Amino acid sequence: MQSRATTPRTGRPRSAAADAAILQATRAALVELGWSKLTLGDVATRAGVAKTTLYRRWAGKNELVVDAVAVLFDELELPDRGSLAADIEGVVLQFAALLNRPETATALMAVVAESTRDEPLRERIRTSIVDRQKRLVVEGRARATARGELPPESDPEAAARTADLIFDVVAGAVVHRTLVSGEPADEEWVRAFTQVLLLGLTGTPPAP
Amino acid sequence: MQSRATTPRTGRPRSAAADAAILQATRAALVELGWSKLTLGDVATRAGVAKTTLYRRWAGKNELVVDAVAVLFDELELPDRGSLAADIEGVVLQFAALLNRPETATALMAVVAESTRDEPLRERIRTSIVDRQKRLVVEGRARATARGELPPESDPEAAARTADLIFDVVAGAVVHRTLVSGEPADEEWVRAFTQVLLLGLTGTPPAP
DNA sequence: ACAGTTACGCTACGAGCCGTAGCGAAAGCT
DNA sequence: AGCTTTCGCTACGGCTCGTAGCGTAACTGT
Repeated sequence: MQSRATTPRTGRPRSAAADAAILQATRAALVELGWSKLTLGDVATRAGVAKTTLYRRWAGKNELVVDAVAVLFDELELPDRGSLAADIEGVVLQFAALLNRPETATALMAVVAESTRDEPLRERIRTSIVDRQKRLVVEGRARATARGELPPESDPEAAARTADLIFDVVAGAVVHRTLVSGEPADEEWVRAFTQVLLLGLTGTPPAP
Repeated sequence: MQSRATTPRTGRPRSAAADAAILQATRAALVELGWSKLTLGDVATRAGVAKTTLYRRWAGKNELVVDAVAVLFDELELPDRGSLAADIEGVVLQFAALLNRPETATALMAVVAESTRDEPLRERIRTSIVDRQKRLVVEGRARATARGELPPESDPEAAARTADLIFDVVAGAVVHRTLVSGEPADEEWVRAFTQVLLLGLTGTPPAP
């Protein structure tokens, strides 16, 4: 974050505990109030911190919430379930569970909405959240290739494009299902979705 | 909207011109200011209408913006391009173009974010925007079935589930591509996406 | 130990927007 | 005519924002 090489080596250092308290308070406020009713003054009070301290570290609500929510996405893992289909189903279910947490969905959609008018914010979202999760796609493909479920990829550029496409399809479909359509991404839906995705990628239906 | 059977038949009727002016002013304000900086007082001024008039018709920012944006989605059409693949590509490109308009993307994401905490608002979004566009999926499948590109659907319940799945995948992927990944859903991407989707649905790659 | 530098807590403030109340005038209907 | 509802306008309390100013706390180098 503040990885400037010009880190001041003198003066009172910033309290790391305050950072953690603020981010945790932000998540708690998101759970109770949601995005629109969340105020920075309230967050400061919850964190036991002065409002001015908050403004010294974050430019505004958007940046703060991005940082507060980003860590939640790092909890996603790619469990080895033995087959590509099972791996996809596992990670999709994890993602659906994450979106069902009350603090993530409202926050994620809100900051994305703001980012359409704020290029630095969009970049922050990408580096803090989106790009970090593409590791799941890359790792899943590598694992499936090692299993022989996918042909080895020769062109690295085409592989990157395909990875981006998969990521948009998976994340987009789950988000749209849970937030826009408003219906749960339960096991039945995940199974049907994985079926379509895998057949679309390989041309052969997944083995049960 | 106000389809109550108890429509008052007496008194001064509400100005339909004011309704149109307000919705148009809302879209203009969304273009210039985006969601977060849009104020109802400003919309009223643009529309040449008193602020109180605005509050008499809409409960707040959320409801107003949903109505203002909903009509834009009705412009989507399913052009008959001769093959299922071409039809899908056409409608996906239309949807991508719609999301690139500055008033739609920010508004849609913002109201969806709010709807996670507001059940009536979610219902309003569904009936005014989402469900209306499922016609495109249903119509496209019917046309493809008539062409013999898809097998006739026997179980209507399964057909509905599949239609919902397709809708979530298509809309979600395009939204995620353009807004979250921040890259354009251009013809190259749409072609690759359609390829995967169609192969996933039919098991056979689309003919060029 | 001491001066220098930075972060912190606290208070206070102007500014802007929200949502509502109250009023008189306008526009329909019977 | 009289009745009913909407409209434009003004004004208001309440809330949040983001910043300024001050004195204090924490840490560093000499």
